[in-house]
Amino acid sequence: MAAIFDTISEPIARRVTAGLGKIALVLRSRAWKGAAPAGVTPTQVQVLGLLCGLPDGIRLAALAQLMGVSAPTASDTVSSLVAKGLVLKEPGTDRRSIGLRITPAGKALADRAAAWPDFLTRAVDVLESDEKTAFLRSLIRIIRSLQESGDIPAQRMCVTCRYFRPGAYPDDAGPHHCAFVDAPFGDQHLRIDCAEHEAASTAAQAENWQRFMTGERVARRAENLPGQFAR
Amino acid sequence: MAAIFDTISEPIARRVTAGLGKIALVLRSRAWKGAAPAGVTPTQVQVLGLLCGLPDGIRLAALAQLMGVSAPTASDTVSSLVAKGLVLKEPGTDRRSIGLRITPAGKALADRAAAWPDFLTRAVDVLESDEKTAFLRSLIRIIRSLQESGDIPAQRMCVTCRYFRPGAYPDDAGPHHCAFVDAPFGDQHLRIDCAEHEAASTAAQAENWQRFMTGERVARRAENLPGQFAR
DNA sequence: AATAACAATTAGGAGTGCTAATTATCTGGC
DNA sequence: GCCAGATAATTAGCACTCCTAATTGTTATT
Repeated sequence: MAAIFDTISEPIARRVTAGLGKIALVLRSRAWKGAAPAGVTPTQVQVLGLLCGLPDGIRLAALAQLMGVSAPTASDTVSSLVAKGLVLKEPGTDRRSIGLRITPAGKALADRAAAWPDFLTRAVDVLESDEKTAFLRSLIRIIRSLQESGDIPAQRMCVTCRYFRPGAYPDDAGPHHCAFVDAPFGDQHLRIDCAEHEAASTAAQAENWQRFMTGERVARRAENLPGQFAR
Repeated sequence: MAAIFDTISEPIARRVTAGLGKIALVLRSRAWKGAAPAGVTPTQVQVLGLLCGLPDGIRLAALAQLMGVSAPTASDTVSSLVAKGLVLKEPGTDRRSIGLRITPAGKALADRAAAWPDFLTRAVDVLESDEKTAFLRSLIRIIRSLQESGDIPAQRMCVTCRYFRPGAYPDDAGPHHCAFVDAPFGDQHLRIDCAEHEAASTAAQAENWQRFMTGERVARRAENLPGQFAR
């Protein structure tokens, strides 16, 4: 059965990569159409989006890493945003470093410009509810793998968070627990970029990941679910 | 169950979009590291990749559409590739149009530079076999939806091909049939960019899609499976 | 034959993205 | 205390990306 295609086809992982590449391409080209009317570029919107989620500010080198570009490129982009009054440069902890913060005008523009990827959100929404959950789960596996291999900077995902308690309940629809908001949740609620994320220790991450992947349930509820005040 | 997260979470489709955006980002930044050693840019590699799959050549406007950029941008990129001897400009059907073709040197470089997204292929490969198949299927649904809404140019996917015969066999592992190579195949072999693709009529696409999505099987094998010589 | 539509390019400008070099600052050893 | 070395950010210089608007030549329409 299907023996011929096993030999003539490219590996499935490579075809998936190609598909992700197609989506990456359209995201890039759509980004221009979404950003240009606001008088900015896709890269600039990206920076504003990152800074929105970082109320404490960030130094330039760290921003460059999050953007996936070199420090000079990040410096240029930030300079033009400062010139447009969308970003503020503050003195950093160090006298040689700077703290970057978004201005109210920048925040307003970021909120307005955040709608452009809606075309992709609508396309994702054609998937069945269960299929979306499975897709999100697979996506998280892929991103975590990229993070482990060092191809992507640390993401603020549930699965690497110190507040994540996988398999804390017998309930199949909501087996996990978030100790920050102290509430149960399911795979369909897993986050990829949570503002409240705090990285767990490497050992805890590995243990949680193992539990998450196998779907193992942990009975010891009370002692295992310290909320946000039980640090 | 999980009631709180239903209200405080962003919709799952939006989180999926964000995840796809993360991958798009790393693909873009890795593209530089993969292309630069070969003396080209990511955009140029992309053009070479597209031309590799188009042995009959292509006109500039069509290339621009596939690239998702404006015609002048495509013209610039092509010019620099011509200057590097990687692409050839030939007279087109029209005296105002041109035919673009890849040179042997361009083909060699494209083959060498095609390995850079391997880091993502490895990450995708951490998924279980079944999970990969499901992920590919979902990806295809998303891409097809983008295609229907006009957000992405026509892709050369099985599900829109005139040789595609979904559900032609009772075999769960290989229910489909490709009438071009005249062989059965399964979801795990679905292609997103097949060189042999020929678009089916809109009506046939809709019918095939319906059959593909519902998993319906079609018994009438002989009359339903004209091979590549039975046009 | 005049006009409109089309394919590609050119002009001009802001921005992206790199490496290498520079300036200012911090850190560690002696 | 002071100097070598590491760091944070910027500058310089270059090639390329990406846009809109205008241009040139060709084809289609009327």
